[in-house]
Amino acid sequence: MLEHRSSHVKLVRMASGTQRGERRADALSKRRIVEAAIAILDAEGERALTFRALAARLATGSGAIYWHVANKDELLAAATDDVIARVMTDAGDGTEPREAVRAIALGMFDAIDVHPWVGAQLSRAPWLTAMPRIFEGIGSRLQALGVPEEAWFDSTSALVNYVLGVAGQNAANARLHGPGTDRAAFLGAIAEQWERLDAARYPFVRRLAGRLADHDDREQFLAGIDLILTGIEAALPDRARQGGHV
Amino acid sequence: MLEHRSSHVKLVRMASGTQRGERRADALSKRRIVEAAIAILDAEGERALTFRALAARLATGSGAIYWHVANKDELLAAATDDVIARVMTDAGDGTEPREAVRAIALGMFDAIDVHPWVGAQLSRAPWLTAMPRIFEGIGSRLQALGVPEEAWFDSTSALVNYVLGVAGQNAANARLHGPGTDRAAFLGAIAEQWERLDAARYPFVRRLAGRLADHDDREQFLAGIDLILTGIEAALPDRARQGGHV
DNA sequence: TGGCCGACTGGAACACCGTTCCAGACCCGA
DNA sequence: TCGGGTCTGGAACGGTGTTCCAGTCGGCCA
Repeated sequence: MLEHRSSHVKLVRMASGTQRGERRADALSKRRIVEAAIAILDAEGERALTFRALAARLATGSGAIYWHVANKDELLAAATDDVIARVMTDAGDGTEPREAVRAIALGMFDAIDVHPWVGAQLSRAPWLTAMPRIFEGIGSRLQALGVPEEAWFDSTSALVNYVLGVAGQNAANARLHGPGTDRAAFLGAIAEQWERLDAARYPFVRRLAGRLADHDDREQFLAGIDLILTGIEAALPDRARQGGHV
Repeated sequence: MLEHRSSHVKLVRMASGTQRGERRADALSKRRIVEAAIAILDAEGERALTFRALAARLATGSGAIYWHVANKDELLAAATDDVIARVMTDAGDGTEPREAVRAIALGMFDAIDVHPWVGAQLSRAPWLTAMPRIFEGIGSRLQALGVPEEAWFDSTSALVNYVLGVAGQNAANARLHGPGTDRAAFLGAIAEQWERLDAARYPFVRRLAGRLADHDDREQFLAGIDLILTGIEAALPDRARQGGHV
């Protein structure tokens, strides 16, 4: 199922054709297209990524791009996978399991902070390629932490869903205040709005408004990860709970 | 900031004009427009909600709709707020705090299950109106659970981010398999895909594929909520940990 | 009662999007 | 040299959100 026309066709043709080198030095390729797409997304935001803008940057036409890429969804998936793959190989190797989970989560947080569009894409269509990477990265560390097999799926899903939730929120925030303006002013505006809410219906939110304005996103993210990790460790069998290793 | 032109104008005009009743029985209003939008979203999915389809269903033109609604974002926010408000008033009253949190979370899960587009909207632009409702609903129960004030923000955020993460994933799943096909076949296909991954690079994911195929989304969601709740309770001060009340 | 004016309507028009189509350029093996 | 597959670039298509505006309706004032 779900076969993208162009890449499928290309595969068949490659198999029956000749293995050739580059046609020209500046030949179009999926790699170059994805790189250009990431550059546009980072510099001008999600809304700026159109096939016309992409074609202009690559000095070609939109038709040429469609020869290498099935559609915009595949392009976004490839760009996202590119970023996630880098996170998973760079972060979380060698250290103690609990630290490794935190390192991977932080790596994703930082990547989404730099590329907010990744957050949006992850909470829109992550099943294509990025999800197995994330599950493997986090789940294998939980395994090393001593989580029993019956709990693997629920524990990993909980962490992944939390990370994806934060990812989506960061992307939404980045969309509301453009790439230029800073986050502090934006959060201040939201906090002000919260303080003006009806005191009878929103007593809790009003008391929280101050925290919202001056909190550190990164630290709060880590606090959530730690909350879930202690929840996971509380259910650990006795022999694994002490050392962290099985 | 963020003032929507039409509603702003309308307010000004109302203030200086006369308080009048309905012009006709079938007069257009924001309420009727939002209702029609929800009907379209539920029946035919997010992609089917266009101003043209909306105008056709309401037997009017798109311009008339823009008199009552600033733009599509405001329309989606209003529709989402409608659903979330119902969840927050219906669920989680009267019971013990921990149960109340679970009830509210489950209420949101079920609402998103019925209206997948709510999940998409929540992980796209929730700050407009829905977020305070969710924060108040969950946060006030944590307060009742005995969570100290310094931990309110982190604990509530953790739960909310988790819920929003699941919301986004459910919406993404619903988008991949149309309103017609069922979820079991869809998950089976993903699981098959996971089992075919490279054994060297994805050993954990491959062992998880079976679980993915036959798990219950709702139960898994609750398991994640419980994980976070035990994490939160583990940090509770001694006197609150026993009874659940302060 | 007649006219006025603002609230409201409905549909045409605009700019732009993702995608498709296609005529040609290019380069390889025969 | 030639033929055909690989690859290109730009025009064209259908559809979107949004704007624009001529016109309708109904309560108010002279």
